[in-house]
Amino acid sequence: MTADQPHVAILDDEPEIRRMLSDALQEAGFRTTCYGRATEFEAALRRTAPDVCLVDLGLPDRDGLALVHRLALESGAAIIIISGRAQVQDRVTGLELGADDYIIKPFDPAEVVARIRARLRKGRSGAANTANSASFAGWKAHFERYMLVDDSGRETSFSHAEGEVLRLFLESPNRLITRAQMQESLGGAAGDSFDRAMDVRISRLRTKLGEDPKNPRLIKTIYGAGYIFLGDVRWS
Amino acid sequence: MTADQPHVAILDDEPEIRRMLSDALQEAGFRTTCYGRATEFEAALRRTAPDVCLVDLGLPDRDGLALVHRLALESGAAIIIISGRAQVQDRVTGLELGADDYIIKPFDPAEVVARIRARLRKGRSGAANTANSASFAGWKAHFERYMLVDDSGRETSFSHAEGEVLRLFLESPNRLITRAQMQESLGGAAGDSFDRAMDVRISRLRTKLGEDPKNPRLIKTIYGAGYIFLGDVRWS
DNA sequence: CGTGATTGTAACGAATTCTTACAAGGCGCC
DNA sequence: GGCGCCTTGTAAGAATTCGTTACAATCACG
Repeated sequence: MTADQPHVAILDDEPEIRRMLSDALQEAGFRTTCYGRATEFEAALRRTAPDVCLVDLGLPDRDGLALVHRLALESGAAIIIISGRAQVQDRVTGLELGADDYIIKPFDPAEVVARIRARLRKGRSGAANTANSASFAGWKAHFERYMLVDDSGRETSFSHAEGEVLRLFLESPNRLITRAQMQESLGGAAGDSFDRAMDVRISRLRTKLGEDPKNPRLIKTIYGAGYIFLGDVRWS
Repeated sequence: MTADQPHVAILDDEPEIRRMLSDALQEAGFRTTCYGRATEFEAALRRTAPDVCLVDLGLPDRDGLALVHRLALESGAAIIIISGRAQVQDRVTGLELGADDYIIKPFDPAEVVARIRARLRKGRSGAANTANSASFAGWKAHFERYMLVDDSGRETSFSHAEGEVLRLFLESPNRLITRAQMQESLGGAAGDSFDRAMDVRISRLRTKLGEDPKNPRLIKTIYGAGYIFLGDVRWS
Protein backbone atom coordinates (compact mmCIF):
# COMPACT_ATOMS: atom_id res chain seq x y z
CA MET A 1 0.00 0.00 0.00
CA THR A 2 2.49 2.59 1.16
CA ALA A 3 5.93 2.54 -0.42
CA ASP A 4 7.67 -0.11 -2.51
CA GLN A 5 9.38 -1.60 0.49
CA PRO A 6 6.96 -2.74 3.16
CA HIS A 7 7.66 -1.18 6.52
CA VAL A 8 8.14 -3.43 9.54
CA ALA A 9 8.17 -2.01 13.05
CA ILE A 10 10.11 -4.03 15.59
CA LEU A 11 9.35 -3.67 19.28
CA ASP A 12 11.64 -5.61 21.58
CA ASP A 13 13.57 -4.65 24.67
CA GLU A 14 16.64 -6.74 23.88
CA PRO A 15 19.00 -4.91 21.53
CA GLU A 16 20.53 -8.08 20.09
CA ILE A 17 17.17 -9.42 19.03
CA ARG A 18 16.19 -6.11 17.49
CA ARG A 19 19.44 -6.17 15.61
CA MET A 20 19.09 -9.71 14.43
CA LEU A 21 15.53 -9.17 13.22
CA SER A 22 16.32 -5.88 11.61
CA ASP A 23 19.27 -7.32 9.70
CA ALA A 24 17.35 -10.32 8.46
CA LEU A 25 14.39 -8.23 7.40
CA GLN A 26 16.42 -5.61 5.62
CA GLU A 27 18.23 -8.31 3.74
CA ALA A 28 14.83 -9.67 2.74
CA GLY A 29 13.89 -6.31 1.31
CA PHE A 30 11.93 -4.68 4.09
CA ARG A 31 12.25 -1.27 5.62
CA THR A 32 12.59 -1.58 9.40
CA THR A 33 12.31 0.64 12.43
CA CYS A 34 13.25 -0.57 15.90
CA TYR A 35 11.87 0.44 19.26
CA GLY A 36 12.98 -0.63 22.69
CA ARG A 37 10.03 0.62 24.67
CA ALA A 38 6.32 0.63 24.19
CA THR A 39 5.94 4.34 24.82
CA GLU A 40 8.50 5.17 22.17
CA PHE A 41 6.75 2.82 19.79
CA GLU A 42 3.33 4.32 20.42
CA ALA A 43 4.62 7.82 19.88
CA ALA A 44 5.99 6.75 16.50
CA LEU A 45 2.67 5.21 15.53
CA ARG A 46 1.09 8.62 15.56
CA ARG A 47 3.34 9.66 12.73
CA THR A 48 3.77 6.55 10.62
CA ALA A 49 1.69 3.50 9.83
CA PRO A 50 3.87 0.42 9.47
CA ASP A 51 2.61 -2.52 7.46
CA VAL A 52 3.69 -5.09 10.03
CA CYS A 53 4.35 -4.82 13.77
CA LEU A 54 6.60 -7.37 15.45
CA VAL A 55 5.88 -7.16 19.16
CA ASP A 56 7.72 -8.89 21.94
CA LEU A 57 5.35 -9.62 24.79
CA GLY A 58 7.97 -9.43 27.50
CA LEU A 59 8.25 -5.68 27.67
CA PRO A 60 9.37 -4.00 30.82
CA ASP A 61 7.33 -0.85 30.55
CA ARG A 62 3.95 -2.10 29.47
CA ASP A 63 1.59 -5.02 29.37
CA GLY A 64 2.29 -6.47 25.97
CA LEU A 65 -1.11 -8.05 25.45
CA ALA A 66 -2.95 -4.83 26.15
CA LEU A 67 -0.73 -3.15 23.59
CA VAL A 68 -1.51 -5.85 21.06
CA HIS A 69 -5.20 -5.41 21.68
CA ARG A 70 -5.03 -1.70 21.13
CA LEU A 71 -2.93 -2.13 18.02
CA ALA A 72 -5.41 -4.58 16.60
CA LEU A 73 -8.25 -2.15 17.06
CA GLU A 74 -6.54 1.01 16.00
CA SER A 75 -3.98 0.02 13.43
CA GLY A 76 -4.36 -1.73 10.16
CA ALA A 77 -0.96 -3.33 10.38
CA ALA A 78 -0.43 -7.04 10.61
CA ILE A 79 0.53 -7.86 14.18
CA ILE A 80 2.96 -10.65 14.95
CA ILE A 81 3.69 -11.55 18.53
CA ILE A 82 7.10 -12.81 19.48
CA SER A 83 7.20 -14.36 22.90
CA GLY A 84 9.05 -16.67 25.17
CA ARG A 85 5.80 -17.92 26.61
CA ALA A 86 5.16 -21.15 24.82
CA GLN A 87 1.95 -22.39 26.43
CA VAL A 88 -0.98 -23.03 24.14
CA GLN A 89 -3.13 -20.81 26.30
CA ASP A 90 -0.74 -17.89 25.80
CA ARG A 91 -0.84 -18.34 22.07
CA VAL A 92 -4.61 -18.60 21.98
CA THR A 93 -5.18 -15.44 24.00
CA GLY A 94 -2.62 -13.56 21.96
CA LEU A 95 -4.36 -14.53 18.76
CA GLU A 96 -7.83 -13.86 20.13
CA LEU A 97 -6.81 -10.39 21.19
CA GLY A 98 -6.07 -9.56 17.62
CA ALA A 99 -2.59 -10.79 16.75
CA ASP A 100 -2.22 -12.28 13.30
CA ASP A 101 0.56 -14.63 14.21
CA TYR A 102 2.48 -15.85 17.24
CA ILE A 103 6.10 -16.87 17.07
CA ILE A 104 7.87 -18.54 19.96
CA LYS A 105 11.38 -17.76 21.12
CA PRO A 106 13.92 -18.89 20.23
CA PHE A 107 13.07 -18.38 16.60
CA ASP A 108 14.80 -18.53 13.27
CA PRO A 109 14.87 -15.20 11.43
CA ALA A 110 14.11 -17.02 8.18
CA GLU A 111 10.80 -18.16 9.56
CA VAL A 112 9.95 -14.66 10.73
CA VAL A 113 10.60 -13.40 7.23
CA ALA A 114 8.46 -16.14 5.74
CA ARG A 115 5.61 -15.42 8.12
CA ILE A 116 5.75 -11.72 7.45
CA ARG A 117 5.63 -12.39 3.74
CA ALA A 118 2.63 -14.64 4.24
CA ARG A 119 0.84 -11.87 6.12
CA LEU A 120 1.60 -9.24 3.52
CA ARG A 121 0.53 -11.48 0.68
CA LYS A 122 -2.93 -11.69 2.16
CA GLY A 123 -3.12 -8.00 2.80
CA ARG A 124 -2.11 -7.04 -0.69
CA SER A 125 -4.57 -9.21 -2.50
CA GLY A 126 -7.38 -7.81 -0.42
CA ALA A 127 -6.17 -4.28 -0.95
CA ALA A 128 -6.52 -4.60 -4.69
CA ASN A 129 -9.88 -3.02 -4.43
CA THR A 130 -11.44 -2.88 -7.84
CA ALA A 131 -14.99 -2.72 -6.58
CA ASN A 132 -16.56 0.64 -7.00
CA SER A 133 -19.63 0.60 -4.87
CA ALA A 134 -20.12 -0.10 -1.21
CA SER A 135 -23.10 -0.48 1.08
CA PHE A 136 -23.13 0.70 4.65
CA ALA A 137 -25.63 1.82 7.27
CA GLY A 138 -28.54 2.28 4.92
CA TRP A 139 -26.46 3.94 2.22
CA LYS A 140 -24.87 2.76 -0.98
CA ALA A 141 -21.99 4.73 -2.40
CA HIS A 142 -21.32 4.54 -6.15
CA PHE A 143 -17.83 5.83 -6.70
CA GLU A 144 -17.92 5.82 -10.47
CA ARG A 145 -21.08 7.92 -10.50
CA TYR A 146 -20.18 10.05 -7.49
CA MET A 147 -23.54 9.23 -5.98
CA LEU A 148 -24.88 8.26 -2.61
CA VAL A 149 -28.14 6.34 -2.70
CA ASP A 150 -30.42 6.26 0.28
CA ASP A 151 -32.29 3.22 1.55
CA SER A 152 -35.42 4.76 0.13
CA GLY A 153 -33.75 5.43 -3.20
CA ARG A 154 -33.06 9.13 -2.86
CA GLU A 155 -29.79 10.15 -4.44
CA THR A 156 -27.20 12.66 -3.32
CA SER A 157 -24.10 13.45 -5.26
CA PHE A 158 -20.69 13.85 -3.72
CA SER A 159 -17.58 15.53 -5.02
CA HIS A 160 -14.23 14.02 -5.84
CA ALA A 161 -12.60 15.24 -2.66
CA GLU A 162 -15.47 13.94 -0.58
CA GLY A 163 -15.24 10.62 -2.39
CA GLU A 164 -11.58 10.24 -1.56
CA VAL A 165 -12.29 10.57 2.12
CA LEU A 166 -15.32 8.32 1.97
CA ARG A 167 -13.41 5.62 0.12
CA LEU A 168 -10.59 5.77 2.65
CA PHE A 169 -13.09 5.28 5.44
CA LEU A 170 -14.97 2.49 3.72
CA GLU A 171 -11.76 0.63 2.97
CA SER A 172 -10.92 0.34 6.64
CA PRO A 173 -14.00 0.72 8.77
CA ASN A 174 -14.02 0.33 12.54
CA ARG A 175 -10.39 1.30 12.75
CA LEU A 176 -8.72 4.47 13.79
CA ILE A 177 -7.43 6.49 10.88
CA THR A 178 -4.95 9.14 11.91
CA ARG A 179 -4.69 12.47 10.22
CA ALA A 180 -1.17 11.55 9.17
CA GLN A 181 -2.47 8.49 7.39
CA MET A 182 -5.09 10.57 5.64
CA GLN A 183 -2.54 13.04 4.44
CA GLU A 184 -0.42 10.21 3.19
CA SER A 185 -3.27 8.51 1.40
CA LEU A 186 -4.85 11.59 -0.07
CA GLY A 187 -2.15 13.63 -1.63
CA GLY A 188 -1.96 16.34 0.97
CA ALA A 189 1.36 17.98 1.60
CA ALA A 190 2.10 17.71 5.29
CA GLY A 191 1.83 21.48 5.39
CA ASP A 192 0.03 22.82 8.38
CA SER A 193 -2.78 24.26 6.28
CA PHE A 194 -3.88 20.97 4.83
CA ASP A 195 -5.25 19.54 8.03
CA ARG A 196 -7.80 22.29 8.13
CA ALA A 197 -8.87 21.35 4.64
CA MET A 198 -9.28 17.81 5.83
CA ASP A 199 -11.57 18.97 8.59
CA VAL A 200 -13.73 20.73 6.09
CA ARG A 201 -13.88 17.75 3.78
CA ILE A 202 -15.04 15.59 6.63
CA SER A 203 -17.50 18.14 7.81
CA ARG A 204 -19.07 18.34 4.39
CA LEU A 205 -19.14 14.57 4.08
CA ARG A 206 -20.87 14.36 7.42
CA THR A 207 -23.64 16.67 6.42
CA LYS A 208 -24.20 14.72 3.21
CA LEU A 209 -24.50 11.55 5.25
CA GLY A 210 -27.05 13.28 7.44
CA GLU A 211 -24.95 12.99 10.57
CA ASP A 212 -26.07 14.68 13.73
CA PRO A 213 -23.15 16.95 14.62
CA LYS A 214 -23.72 16.42 18.32
CA ASN A 215 -23.84 12.69 18.03
CA PRO A 216 -22.23 11.36 14.87
CA ARG A 217 -22.96 7.67 14.34
CA LEU A 218 -20.78 6.96 11.36
CA ILE A 219 -17.74 9.18 11.50
CA LYS A 220 -16.42 9.52 15.02
CA THR A 221 -13.60 11.88 15.83
CA ILE A 222 -10.96 10.82 18.30
CA TYR A 223 -9.57 13.92 19.88
CA GLY A 224 -5.86 14.21 19.29
CA ALA A 225 -5.70 11.08 17.19
CA GLY A 226 -7.91 10.97 14.12
CA TYR A 227 -11.19 9.48 12.97
CA ILE A 228 -12.96 6.18 12.98
CA PHE A 229 -15.67 5.08 10.60
CA LEU A 230 -18.22 2.76 12.17
CA GLY A 231 -20.43 0.17 10.60
CA ASP A 232 -20.50 -2.95 8.48
CA VAL A 233 -19.29 -2.26 4.98
CA ARG A 234 -19.97 -4.53 2.05
CA TRP A 235 -18.12 -3.76 -1.17
CA SER A 236 -19.55 -4.77 -4.46
CA MET B 1 -19.34 -12.43 1.98
CA THR B 2 -19.97 -16.15 2.18
CA ALA B 3 -22.48 -17.55 4.62
CA ASP B 4 -22.83 -16.82 8.31
CA GLN B 5 -20.72 -19.77 9.24
CA PRO B 6 -17.30 -19.81 7.63
CA HIS B 7 -16.52 -23.02 5.85
CA VAL B 8 -13.37 -24.95 6.74
CA ALA B 9 -12.13 -27.80 4.56
CA ILE B 10 -10.00 -30.39 6.35
CA LEU B 11 -7.62 -32.58 4.41
CA ASP B 12 -5.85 -35.25 6.42
CA ASP B 13 -5.33 -38.92 5.92
CA GLU B 14 -5.73 -39.87 9.57
CA PRO B 15 -9.40 -40.26 10.50
CA GLU B 16 -8.86 -39.46 14.17
CA ILE B 17 -7.26 -36.16 13.40
CA ARG B 18 -9.99 -35.26 10.95
CA ARG B 19 -12.51 -36.08 13.63
CA MET B 20 -10.77 -34.10 16.32
CA LEU B 21 -10.38 -31.01 14.15
CA SER B 22 -13.89 -31.21 12.83
CA ASP B 23 -15.38 -31.46 16.31
CA ALA B 24 -13.37 -28.57 17.67
CA LEU B 25 -14.16 -26.37 14.69
CA GLN B 26 -17.85 -27.11 14.68
CA GLU B 27 -18.02 -26.29 18.34
CA ALA B 28 -16.31 -23.00 17.54
CA GLY B 29 -19.03 -22.17 15.04
CA PHE B 30 -17.53 -23.28 11.75
CA ARG B 31 -18.95 -25.45 9.04
CA THR B 32 -16.53 -28.26 8.21
CA THR B 33 -15.99 -30.77 5.47
CA CYS B 34 -13.41 -33.55 5.74
CA TYR B 35 -11.39 -35.25 3.06
CA GLY B 36 -8.97 -38.15 3.38
CA ARG B 37 -7.31 -37.93 0.00
CA ALA B 38 -6.09 -35.13 -2.17
CA THR B 39 -8.00 -36.28 -5.23
CA GLU B 40 -11.25 -36.28 -3.34
CA PHE B 41 -10.47 -32.84 -2.00
CA GLU B 42 -9.64 -31.44 -5.42
CA ALA B 43 -12.84 -32.77 -6.89
CA ALA B 44 -14.79 -31.02 -4.15
CA LEU B 45 -13.01 -27.75 -4.81
CA ARG B 46 -14.64 -27.57 -8.20
CA ARG B 47 -18.03 -27.36 -6.55
CA THR B 48 -17.44 -25.39 -3.37
CA ALA B 49 -15.07 -22.66 -2.27
CA PRO B 50 -14.17 -23.04 1.38
CA ASP B 51 -12.96 -20.04 3.37
CA VAL B 52 -10.12 -21.95 4.98
CA CYS B 53 -8.23 -25.08 3.97
CA LEU B 54 -6.46 -27.13 6.62
CA VAL B 55 -3.99 -29.30 4.78
CA ASP B 56 -1.85 -32.08 6.19
CA LEU B 57 1.40 -32.35 4.29
CA GLY B 58 1.88 -36.05 4.91
CA LEU B 59 -0.54 -37.31 2.30
CA PRO B 60 -0.12 -40.71 0.75
CA ASP B 61 -1.50 -39.95 -2.69
CA ARG B 62 0.04 -36.63 -3.53
CA ASP B 63 2.82 -34.20 -2.78
CA GLY B 64 1.33 -31.92 -0.20
CA LEU B 65 3.45 -28.91 -1.02
CA ALA B 66 2.51 -28.97 -4.67
CA LEU B 67 -1.12 -29.04 -3.65
CA VAL B 68 -0.60 -26.07 -1.35
CA HIS B 69 1.04 -24.16 -4.15
CA ARG B 70 -1.84 -24.79 -6.51
CA LEU B 71 -4.35 -23.87 -3.86
CA ALA B 72 -2.58 -20.63 -3.14
CA LEU B 73 -2.64 -19.65 -6.77
CA GLU B 74 -6.12 -20.76 -7.67
CA SER B 75 -8.20 -20.48 -4.55
CA GLY B 76 -8.95 -17.46 -2.45
CA ALA B 77 -9.12 -19.50 0.71
CA ALA B 78 -6.76 -19.13 3.62
CA ILE B 79 -4.40 -22.08 3.63
CA ILE B 80 -3.09 -23.55 6.83
CA ILE B 81 -0.60 -26.36 6.73
CA ILE B 82 -0.58 -28.97 9.43
CA SER B 83 2.50 -31.08 9.47
CA GLY B 84 4.67 -33.37 11.50
CA ARG B 85 7.77 -31.96 9.89
CA ALA B 86 9.07 -29.48 12.38
CA GLN B 87 12.23 -28.20 10.74
CA VAL B 88 12.48 -24.50 10.15
CA GLN B 89 13.25 -25.15 6.51
CA ASP B 90 10.00 -27.06 6.08
CA ARG B 91 8.04 -24.25 7.59
CA VAL B 92 9.74 -21.63 5.49
CA THR B 93 9.13 -23.44 2.22
CA GLY B 94 5.54 -24.13 3.16
CA LEU B 95 4.92 -20.48 3.84
CA GLU B 96 6.84 -19.33 0.77
CA LEU B 97 4.77 -21.60 -1.42
CA GLY B 98 1.68 -19.74 -0.39
CA ALA B 99 0.46 -21.13 2.91
CA ASP B 100 -0.87 -18.56 5.34
CA ASP B 101 0.09 -20.48 8.42
CA TYR B 102 1.96 -23.60 9.45
CA ILE B 103 1.02 -25.62 12.50
CA ILE B 104 3.18 -28.42 13.82
CA LYS B 105 1.91 -31.76 15.05
CA PRO B 106 1.05 -32.51 17.72
CA PHE B 107 -1.20 -29.51 18.04
CA ASP B 108 -3.90 -28.26 20.33
CA PRO B 109 -7.27 -27.81 18.60
CA ALA B 110 -7.80 -24.56 20.50
CA GLU B 111 -4.78 -23.07 18.80
CA VAL B 112 -6.00 -24.20 15.41
CA VAL B 113 -9.29 -22.46 16.07
CA ALA B 114 -7.52 -19.30 17.18
CA ARG B 115 -5.30 -19.27 14.13
CA ILE B 116 -8.22 -19.80 11.79
CA ARG B 117 -10.04 -16.93 13.43
CA ALA B 118 -7.01 -14.74 13.03
CA ARG B 119 -6.90 -15.53 9.31
CA LEU B 120 -10.57 -14.84 8.78
CA ARG B 121 -10.48 -11.60 10.73
CA LYS B 122 -8.16 -9.97 8.27
CA GLY B 123 -10.11 -11.15 5.27
CA ARG B 124 -13.51 -9.83 6.21
CA SER B 125 -13.87 -6.18 5.55
CA GLY B 126 -14.51 -4.45 8.76
CA ALA B 127 -16.31 -7.02 10.82
CA ALA B 128 -14.56 -6.14 14.03
CA ASN B 129 -13.96 -9.49 15.58
CA THR B 130 -11.75 -8.64 18.49
CA ALA B 131 -13.52 -8.14 21.73
CA ASN B 132 -14.46 -4.53 22.07
CA SER B 133 -17.53 -4.33 24.16
CA ALA B 134 -18.06 -5.29 27.76
CA SER B 135 -21.09 -5.63 30.02
CA PHE B 136 -21.03 -4.78 33.68
CA ALA B 137 -23.44 -3.70 36.39
CA GLY B 138 -26.30 -2.77 34.10
CA TRP B 139 -24.07 -1.06 31.57
CA LYS B 140 -22.58 -2.08 28.30
CA ALA B 141 -19.54 -0.24 27.05
CA HIS B 142 -18.92 -0.17 23.31
CA PHE B 143 -15.35 0.88 22.83
CA GLU B 144 -15.48 1.14 19.08
CA ARG B 145 -18.45 3.47 19.26
CA TYR B 146 -17.33 5.31 22.38
CA MET B 147 -20.73 4.68 23.86
CA LEU B 148 -22.14 3.52 27.15
CA VAL B 149 -25.54 1.90 26.91
CA ASP B 150 -27.83 1.75 29.88
CA ASP B 151 -29.94 -1.23 30.86
CA SER B 152 -32.92 0.71 29.59
CA GLY B 153 -31.16 1.49 26.33
CA ARG B 154 -30.18 5.09 26.98
CA GLU B 155 -26.85 5.97 25.48
CA THR B 156 -24.07 8.15 26.81
CA SER B 157 -20.94 8.85 24.92
CA PHE B 158 -17.52 8.89 26.48
CA SER B 159 -14.32 10.44 25.29
CA HIS B 160 -11.11 8.75 24.27
CA ALA B 161 -9.37 9.51 27.56
CA GLU B 162 -12.31 8.27 29.57
CA GLY B 163 -12.40 5.14 27.45
CA GLU B 164 -8.77 4.40 28.17
CA VAL B 165 -9.43 4.42 31.88
CA LEU B 166 -12.61 2.43 31.58
CA ARG B 167 -10.94 -0.19 29.43
CA LEU B 168 -8.12 -0.52 31.92
CA PHE B 169 -10.63 -1.13 34.69
CA LEU B 170 -12.71 -3.58 32.73
CA GLU B 171 -9.66 -5.55 31.71
CA SER B 172 -8.83 -6.31 35.31
CA PRO B 173 -11.84 -5.91 37.55
CA ASN B 174 -11.85 -6.65 41.27
CA ARG B 175 -8.13 -6.07 41.45
CA LEU B 176 -6.20 -3.16 42.79
CA ILE B 177 -4.83 -0.92 40.09
CA THR B 178 -2.14 1.42 41.34
CA ARG B 179 -1.66 4.88 40.01
CA ALA B 180 1.76 3.85 38.77
CA GLN B 181 0.19 1.10 36.69
CA MET B 182 -2.26 3.55 35.25
CA GLN B 183 0.44 5.93 34.23
CA GLU B 184 2.30 3.12 32.56
CA SER B 185 -0.70 1.80 30.74
CA LEU B 186 -2.10 5.11 29.62
CA GLY B 187 0.63 7.03 27.97
CA GLY B 188 1.24 9.48 30.78
CA ALA B 189 4.67 10.88 31.23
CA ALA B 190 5.73 10.05 34.75
CA GLY B 191 5.74 13.76 35.47
CA ASP B 192 4.45 14.62 38.90
CA SER B 193 1.54 16.59 37.52
CA PHE B 194 0.04 13.72 35.60
CA ASP B 195 -1.50 11.96 38.55
CA ARG B 196 -3.93 14.80 39.05
CA ALA B 197 -5.04 14.42 35.48
CA MET B 198 -5.79 10.83 36.27
CA ASP B 199 -7.97 11.88 39.17
CA VAL B 200 -9.92 14.13 36.91
CA ARG B 201 -10.35 11.44 34.30
CA ILE B 202 -11.72 9.11 36.91
CA SER B 203 -13.94 11.78 38.33
CA ARG B 204 -15.45 12.44 34.96
CA LEU B 205 -15.87 8.75 34.30
CA ARG B 206 -17.64 8.36 37.61
CA THR B 207 -20.18 11.00 36.84
CA LYS B 208 -20.89 9.41 33.47
CA LEU B 209 -21.47 6.11 35.21
CA GLY B 210 -23.85 7.84 37.59
CA GLU B 211 -21.79 7.06 40.64
CA ASP B 212 -22.74 8.55 43.97
CA PRO B 213 -19.62 10.46 45.05
CA LYS B 214 -20.22 9.60 48.66
CA ASN B 215 -20.71 5.95 47.98
CA PRO B 216 -19.17 4.76 44.74
CA ARG B 217 -20.28 1.26 43.86
CA LEU B 218 -18.15 0.61 40.81
CA ILE B 219 -14.92 2.54 41.13
CA LYS B 220 -13.62 2.35 44.67
CA THR B 221 -10.63 4.36 45.68
CA ILE B 222 -8.08 2.79 47.95
CA TYR B 223 -6.50 5.56 49.91
CA GLY B 224 -2.78 5.69 49.34
CA ALA B 225 -2.76 2.87 46.83
CA GLY B 226 -5.01 3.22 43.82
CA TYR B 227 -8.41 2.10 42.59
CA ILE B 228 -10.49 -1.02 42.32
CA PHE B 229 -13.21 -1.61 39.82
CA LEU B 230 -15.91 -3.83 41.26
CA GLY B 231 -18.35 -6.04 39.44
CA ASP B 232 -18.73 -8.90 37.04
CA VAL B 233 -17.41 -8.00 33.64
CA ARG B 234 -18.27 -9.95 30.55
CA TRP B 235 -16.38 -9.07 27.40
CA SER B 236 -17.91 -9.68 24.05
C1' DC C 1 -9.68 16.68 67.54
C1' DG C 2 -5.41 18.41 64.90
C1' DT C 3 -2.22 17.93 61.27
C1' DG C 4 -0.40 16.57 57.01
C1' DA C 5 -1.04 13.64 53.12
C1' DT C 6 -4.20 12.11 49.72
C1' DT C 7 -8.20 12.48 46.80
C1' DG C 8 -12.47 14.88 44.55
C1' DT C 9 -14.17 18.35 41.69
C1' DA C 10 -15.07 22.94 39.87
C1' DA C 11 -13.03 26.32 37.04
C1' DC C 12 -9.80 27.95 33.84
C1' DG C 13 -7.10 27.75 29.67
C1' DA C 14 -4.47 25.65 25.85
C1' DA C 15 -4.83 22.70 22.13
C1' DT C 16 -7.68 20.59 18.89
C1' DT C 17 -11.63 20.20 16.03
C1' DC C 18 -16.22 21.89 13.86
C1' DT C 19 -18.71 24.97 11.24
C1' DT C 20 -19.72 28.85 8.62
C1' DA C 21 -18.42 32.37 5.44
C1' DC C 22 -15.81 33.86 1.79
C1' DA C 23 -12.63 33.75 -2.16
C1' DA C 24 -10.17 31.43 -5.95
C1' DG C 25 -10.44 28.44 -9.68
C1' DG C 26 -12.79 25.26 -13.06
C1' DC C 27 -16.34 24.26 -16.33
C1' DG C 28 -20.25 24.66 -19.21
C1' DC C 29 -23.37 27.70 -21.63
C1' DC C 30 -25.12 31.53 -24.03
C1' DG D 1 -15.59 36.92 -22.99
C1' DG D 2 -19.30 37.19 -19.40
C1' DC D 3 -22.27 34.79 -16.37
C1' DG D 4 -23.72 31.34 -13.19
C1' DC D 5 -22.85 27.06 -10.78
C1' DC D 6 -19.98 23.87 -8.51
C1' DT D 7 -15.82 22.50 -6.17
C1' DT D 8 -12.27 23.32 -2.94
C1' DG D 9 -9.09 25.65 -0.02
C1' DT D 10 -8.49 29.35 3.67
C1' DA D 11 -9.77 32.15 7.49
C1' DA D 12 -12.26 33.14 11.64
C1' DG D 13 -15.01 32.26 15.44
C1' DA D 14 -17.55 28.65 18.19
C1' DA D 15 -17.37 24.27 20.45
C1' DT D 16 -15.11 20.29 22.50
C1' DT D 17 -11.61 17.81 24.89
C1' DC D 18 -8.54 17.47 28.44
C1' DG D 19 -4.69 18.79 31.36
C1' DT D 20 -3.64 22.04 35.10
C1' DT D 21 -4.56 24.62 39.14
C1' DA D 22 -6.90 25.73 43.27
C1' DC D 23 -9.45 24.68 46.91
C1' DA D 24 -12.59 21.63 49.52
C1' DA D 25 -13.32 17.05 51.36
C1' DT D 26 -11.54 12.90 53.21
C1' DC D 27 -8.35 9.80 55.43
C1' DA D 28 -4.45 8.10 58.51
C1' DC D 29 -2.37 8.63 62.61
C1' DG D 30 -1.16 10.36 66.65
